[in-house]
Amino acid sequence: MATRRIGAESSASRAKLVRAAEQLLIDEGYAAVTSRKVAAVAGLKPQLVHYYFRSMDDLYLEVFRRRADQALEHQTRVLASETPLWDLWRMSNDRTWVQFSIEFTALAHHRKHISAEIARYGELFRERQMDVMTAALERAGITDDELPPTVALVLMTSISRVLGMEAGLGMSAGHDETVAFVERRLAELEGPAPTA
Amino acid sequence: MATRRIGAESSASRAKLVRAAEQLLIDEGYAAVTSRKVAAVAGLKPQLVHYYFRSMDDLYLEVFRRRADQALEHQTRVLASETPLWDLWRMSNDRTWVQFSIEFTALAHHRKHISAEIARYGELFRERQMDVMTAALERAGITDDELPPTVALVLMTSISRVLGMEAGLGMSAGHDETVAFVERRLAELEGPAPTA
DNA sequence: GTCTATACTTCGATAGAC
DNA sequence: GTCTATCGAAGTATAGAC
Repeated sequence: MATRRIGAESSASRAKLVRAAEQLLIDEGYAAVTSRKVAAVAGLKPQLVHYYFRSMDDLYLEVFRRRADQALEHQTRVLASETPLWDLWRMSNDRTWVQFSIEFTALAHHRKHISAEIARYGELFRERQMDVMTAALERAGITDDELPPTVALVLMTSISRVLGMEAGLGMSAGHDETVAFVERRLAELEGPAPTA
Repeated sequence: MATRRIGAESSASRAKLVRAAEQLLIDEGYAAVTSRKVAAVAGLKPQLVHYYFRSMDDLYLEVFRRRADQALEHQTRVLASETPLWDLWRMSNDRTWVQFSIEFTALAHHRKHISAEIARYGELFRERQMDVMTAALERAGITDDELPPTVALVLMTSISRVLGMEAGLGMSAGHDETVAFVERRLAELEGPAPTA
């Protein structure tokens, strides 16, 4: 035991594998992220997956962290913009990101290590959004009693998540109306939608 | 080809397999629903899965339809109650049902046959809820311009779905506040929460 | 540090025995 | 109508060659 060697984090092959895994996850779902398929997409041998990652779960975690860190960075820029709520709304409606969230939620649901990491990032995302939402509601004269900032955030992210899920299944009933509803509220809070 | 025989729908073994598959799906996620594991839980041989179902996807579909039909029946009763919105809210917060939805959403995401069936049922559920929500909002004097019934439904189901997903991951930030927020609105529409 | 030969397990599926 | 013997493909993982 404990003699197995793991490849260097700086390896180019390793990076290829992570990118291939991410692509497979988004295109075909987490069940398709197997060592053989990942290797095929990356143009490498399947055994390399197990050389660079102790287990498939380790690979999943790496894929998740990579995307989540990128998203966190993106969110930081977004929150500093002139219209943070509009940009946040648009960011959370990004199809790839929604897809990614769905897959990882399902994947994580029965794997403690992964769910812990997702929860950690999730709380982090929400925490950083709080200041912006609090400020926006305050500016608009909306009291904590009417609509607490936390609730507003949960609402906004819930809607984009579920609309994304349903759209992925081919459902659309009520979607346009809901988007219009949310965007009317955003306009009240932050003015008209920015064109950028 | 086309010579393969499939077992009778009335078979007791078949029913056992469907129940076993459902249990596995909820307890361990869809990736755990393999012919061997299903058979093990049912106390039968793995080959029987393929005797009673043409493919694993067929088994998944059967599991889905069974639950969805039950839920549809349950919803019919709920919608006829004194406090349909409260009961609907409670129904959509049922842990097992949320779990079930998550698994099937992820499973379906890359399988056309399954997603089509889920979408069909999903629209059916929402369609039947519409009358009740429309009546409730009307009675409360809420105009279509303020909050269209479709939007109210999408909101309600989105919230319960996402809270369930997050709770499953171990997230809880903002949950209590959001539940309180929703239930305050329900109280305005339908009076205090029924004790049943 | 990088990759391959190889082992062993589990998978979905079918043809044929009862 | 019910079930079993068996297959070939695909899955994760490890030990050892370069």
